Parts: sequence; C-alpha cells; structure tokens
Amino acid sequence: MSISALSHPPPQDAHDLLEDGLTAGCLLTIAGRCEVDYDERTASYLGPGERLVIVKPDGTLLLHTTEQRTPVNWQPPGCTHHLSMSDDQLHLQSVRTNPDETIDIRFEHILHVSSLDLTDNRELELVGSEEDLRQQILADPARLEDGFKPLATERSTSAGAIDIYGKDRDGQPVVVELKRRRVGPDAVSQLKRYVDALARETAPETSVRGILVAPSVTERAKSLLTAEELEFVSLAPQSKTEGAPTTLTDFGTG
Amino acid sequence: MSISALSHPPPQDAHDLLEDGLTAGCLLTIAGRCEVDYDERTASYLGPGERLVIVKPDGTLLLHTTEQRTPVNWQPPGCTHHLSMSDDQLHLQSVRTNPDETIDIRFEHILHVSSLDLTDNRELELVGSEEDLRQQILADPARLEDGFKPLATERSTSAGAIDIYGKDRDGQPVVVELKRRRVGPDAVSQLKRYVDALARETAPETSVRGILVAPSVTERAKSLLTAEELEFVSLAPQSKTEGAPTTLTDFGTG
DNA sequence: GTCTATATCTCGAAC
DNA sequence: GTTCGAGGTATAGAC
Repeated sequence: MSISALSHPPPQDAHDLLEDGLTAGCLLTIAGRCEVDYDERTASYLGPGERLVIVKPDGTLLLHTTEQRTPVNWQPPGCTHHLSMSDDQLHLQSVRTNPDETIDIRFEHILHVSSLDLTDNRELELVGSEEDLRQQILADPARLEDGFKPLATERSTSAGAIDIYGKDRDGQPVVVELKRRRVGPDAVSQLKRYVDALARETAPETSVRGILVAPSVTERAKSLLTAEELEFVSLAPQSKTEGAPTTLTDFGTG
Repeated sequence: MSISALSHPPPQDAHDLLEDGLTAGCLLTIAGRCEVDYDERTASYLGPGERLVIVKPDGTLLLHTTEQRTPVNWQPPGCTHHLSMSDDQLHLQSVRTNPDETIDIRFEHILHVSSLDLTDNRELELVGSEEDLRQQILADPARLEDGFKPLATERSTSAGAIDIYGKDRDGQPVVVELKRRRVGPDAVSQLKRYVDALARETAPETSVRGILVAPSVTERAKSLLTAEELEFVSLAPQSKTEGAPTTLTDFGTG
C-alpha cells in the first residue's frame, strides 16, 4: 500500500495511520489547526493556526503556513519523532540531539493526514554554479587577463582557501575570488582577507594582486575595491550576455 | 469545503480538483512520480521520481523528495502557476518574473492530491536573536568593557552600518560587531571592514578599536583577530552560561 | 565530530 | 526597485 490518507479523521485514527507510516518509513503529511513550541538554540512559540506538517523518512520535519518558502518551524534530517494522544488531541514531538532541540506540536483539529511511500533515486543535475565559472577560467585563463597562469585551486592560506591562485604575465602573484552572481562588500572583504594573508606569508617585498570575478558589483563594493586597491573582472557562469568575455571595459555595464 | 483530496486519481480529476483549489486560494499538495525542469538563473534537470509538490496561495512552490530539509526545486512567493493536461499527463508550470525563471513539472503518475483551505493569522514569537544581544550590551555596557559608552547603533560608514558604535574610557572610538553564535573568519573581516572605513573617515591620528562580540570564535578567526589587532569579548544572547561575564553574583536586584 | 564557504540561499529592512 | 546583512540559515567538502 503506497498511500493512505484520511480527511477530517478522529484524532486517534490519524494517530494510528501516522504511527504505521512512521514505522514503515513513509513521508507523512498532517494538515490541521495546531500550536507549536520550539526550544533550545533559541526559543519560539507559534499560537494556534492551520498549517501543514511534513515528516520525512530521513527525520526531517517541516511546518509550513500558507505563506513563505521557509517553514515557520522545522527540524533537520536525523531527528526522531514521537506521536502520542493526550486529551483526545494528537501530539507530535520532534527531538534533535547536538544541539538538543525539541519541537512540540499539538493539534486541536485535524483536516487531513496522509502517509506516502515514495521512492526517488534521481539526483539533481545543476549547471551555472561557481564551479562552472572556475572551469571557464581554467579552460581559458585569458578570460581573466592576458598572460594569466593558474597555479592552484583551493590554495590554502592562514585565512582560508583561495579559489584560484596564479601569476600574471609579470610573475606577480594573483588571488582570484569567484562569485556566481552580483556581489556586495562581503566579497571584497573576503578577497582582501586572502590577499593580506598571502602577503603576510610570502616575501614582504612582492605585492599580491587580488581580482574579484563576478557578473557585476554593487556601488559600495566597487568603491571598496578601489580603496583596497583590488581589481574586478566581469564574468558570469555559462558566459551569458552579462559576462561576455571579449569585453570592452572591466567595470562594464552598471 | 475546507479540504478536498483524492488518492490515485485519474490525472484529469486531479487537474480539476487542483484548478479549483488554485483559484480558491487553497494550499495544494500533489504527490506523485514526476520529472522537473528548472531554467534561467541556473538550470537543472531532475529525472523521474516520486515527490511531494506544494503550491501555496502566496505563489510559493516547493518540491520535496524523501530527504533533506531544503526542497530539491522551488519557487519563491509571488509566482504564478498554471495547470494543464497533455498526453493524459498533469503538467504544472511555475513562472517567476525578475529574474525570469520557470519550473516545469510533468506527472507520470499521481498518488495523491489535496486542496487545503488553511487560515493562519498567528506570528512566530522568537527570542535569543542578535537583537537580544544588542539589548544586553546597551542595558549594561560594562558587560562589554568597563567604562564603555555606546553612542549609536547602526551607525553608517562607507562600508556599511556598525552594530554598536561607542567610545572607551579613554575616549577612543570603538566599533562593536555582534554575532549571536560562534563565528569564523568572515565575521573578523566584517569587523575589519568597518574599522578601516571608520578610520578613513575620521581624523587619521586617532586609532579605532574593533571588538567582536560572540559566544566564541574558531581558532582561525582568533588568529586573524590577533593579526588585525582586533579584540574579542565572549557574550551570548540571553546571558547563557557560556557568555556570562561574572557568573553568579550578577543578578543583585530585580 | 568541527571548520569553512557556497546557495536558484531566504528574508526583512533601509535607502 | 536595489542593497545589505542576519539566519534556529542548510548543505557540502575538507580535516
């Protein structure tokens, strides 16, 4: 039986259906009016309202309202779930360890429950990520700058790993930081951090260049780049129009 | 009618139920074997498998597999959804504008559909945030440092807004960056960025102190703090044991 | 396990 | 509208 469901069930019937599904490794859905307590890392309370609760076989819990992409309460994979009855009400408790966190859901009323036996082996194939941007540059370093020679990816420094480390046509060390989309000041700080760390760790007389690669930058990021004497090259994953490599000027379109 | 549901429905019946629910502003769930295409900002393809799809009345779309907290595909609030039939298969298309993005879901087989008319007015009450940490320091600045005087919150600089700006007992300017939990190198960079910006914007002979406030720091962040001549004070939201400055004798009066 | 950085991050607030 | 930073961020990869 791959699917069981009940509309407007007596709480005990809902409990029994869900209990069976939980032990059978099914994905559970519970729609109804409930009240939610969350405790530990922070704490929250959600007063009564009608929501949709999902319990996945991997131990994930999601509590969704009618709005937003983000669940209003949740628990990550690996949690254990306990169903119980009290005062003719269905209770669902979700327990996480390290950090210890608990979600308690009490259902005043149940609209619908289902237990779904889903099988899914497929993995998502995604293109257009930062990794694609890295591959673009490694395949054709001139896209970054004429004469650029990549020497390492993920080169480690005391401040963290550099996306691409290389040397320019004059043999000067270059730190390249990649971002798949328009960046703000945080990316500039990150690049600066790596440049400073590398400068500290290499011969003090050789200056280190830092190049931020992204489709575009915000105004504040641009002025920070100038203040920190860092550079910017416009490139986008998949070489879309925005980041056309054969470009005219570096700071390109605004 | 607050809930409609069908198990193992003919695709056309599922379509009709969902179409009614969509126009009525209901939350829809569709469980079944489907194939998914996502296109634009990046692109992805998800081969056939059994999943749970949720369409919220605010235009959110979630596509969940049996694992993980994060949906494998999604669309944020504000998207428009279109149901159609083709080759006796149910199609769901989700369209977003700015940026233009589309998700296409084709159902080979439908296990269960439901249309839920949920009402929920309650808002989540949360405690233990960065704001609580800020309030702690403003209420008792000595927790940060003896003689510290907060002068402004969210003081703006060319690099962004400073969490707390103040002066120490010697009148030297202090930049305080707050984090509600253990921090890594990124927080140090952020603090450094504000300190540098403030130094650039004030009299060059006065040095600016930077203090990172968090429950704890990683080793690398610690050494970066030292390298950048920045300081750290251990404090946690809600004055938990970890960040208590003087543990037992602090609460004299009520 | 902890640390580090990315993400179709999401979300809210300030501008 | 864009920008910026927080988040119970989640998640993957490295150590």
